[in-house]
Amino acid sequence: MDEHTLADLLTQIYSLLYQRYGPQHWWPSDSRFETIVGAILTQNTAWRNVERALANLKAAGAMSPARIRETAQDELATLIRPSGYFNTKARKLKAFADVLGQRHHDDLDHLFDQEPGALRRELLAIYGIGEETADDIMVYAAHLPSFVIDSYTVRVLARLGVISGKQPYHAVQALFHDSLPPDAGLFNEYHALLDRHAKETCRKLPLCRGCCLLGLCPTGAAAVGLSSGDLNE
DNA sequence: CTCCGGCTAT
DNA sequence: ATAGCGGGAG
Repeated sequence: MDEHTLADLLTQIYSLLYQRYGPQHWWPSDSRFETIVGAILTQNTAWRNVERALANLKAAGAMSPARIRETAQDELATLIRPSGYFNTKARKLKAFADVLGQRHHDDLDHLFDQEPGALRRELLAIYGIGEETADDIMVYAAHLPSFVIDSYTVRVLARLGVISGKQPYHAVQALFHDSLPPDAGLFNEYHALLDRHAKETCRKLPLCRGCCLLGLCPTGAAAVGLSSGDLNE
C-alpha cells in the first residue's frame, strides 16, 4: 500500500500510531481551567513536574482564576516551583487570569464563544501564550480543531521525510489542517500519539528497532539497512 | 551530564 | 538569532 497523497500518509501514520499505542487520554485534568494552567506550566517542562505544581495549587485552593489573582505572585511562584521557571510562569498565570476576569467574567464559555481565529489571536496576545500553548488551549480546553505542533511533532515528521524541520509553525500546522478533517477529537489524539511516539521510540537518539512507522521511514530504513551501524538497538 | 508537552526580551 | 528562565528525573 503506497501513499499517493500527503493526506493518505498522515492518515496512515495516525492509524499505525493508534494501533501501536492506543488512546492517550489527553488532557488529564479536573477542569478546563486546570487544563489551561497545565498548558502554561508544561512549557519546556516534563509533565511529571507539572503534576506536582498542579497538586500544590489545588491543595492551596488556588486552582481558580479569582484565587490566582488574589494570590501574591511570589506565593504563586512558590506553589508552582516544581514545574520550573516558577517566577516567569507565576506571572503568566496571572496574565491569563487577569484577561479572563476583565474581559470574560471568569467564564471560559464566554472566552471560547467567538470565531476560532479571533480566539486564537486573543490567546496569542496574552503574555506567556505562544502558538503551541494557544493550540493546546484550543484543542484540549475549548475542543476546537487546531493542530498542536511541538518539537516532537517536528522531529517525527522530519525523520519521516514529510518536512525539512525548518518550516515555521504555521506551515507545519497547515499540513495537518489541509489533510485531515477538522475534528477536535482526532487532533487531540493525533498530537498525543506523536508525543508518545517521540518520547518512547522516535527519541533524540531513535530506537528504530520495532518502530511501528519503520515501513514509512527513510531514516529508519537507512538505520536498519546499515545492519550494525544501527540507530540504536 | 542532558532533557523536558516554550516563550519573551534583547 | 540567541540568552535567560529552573526544578526534577534518567
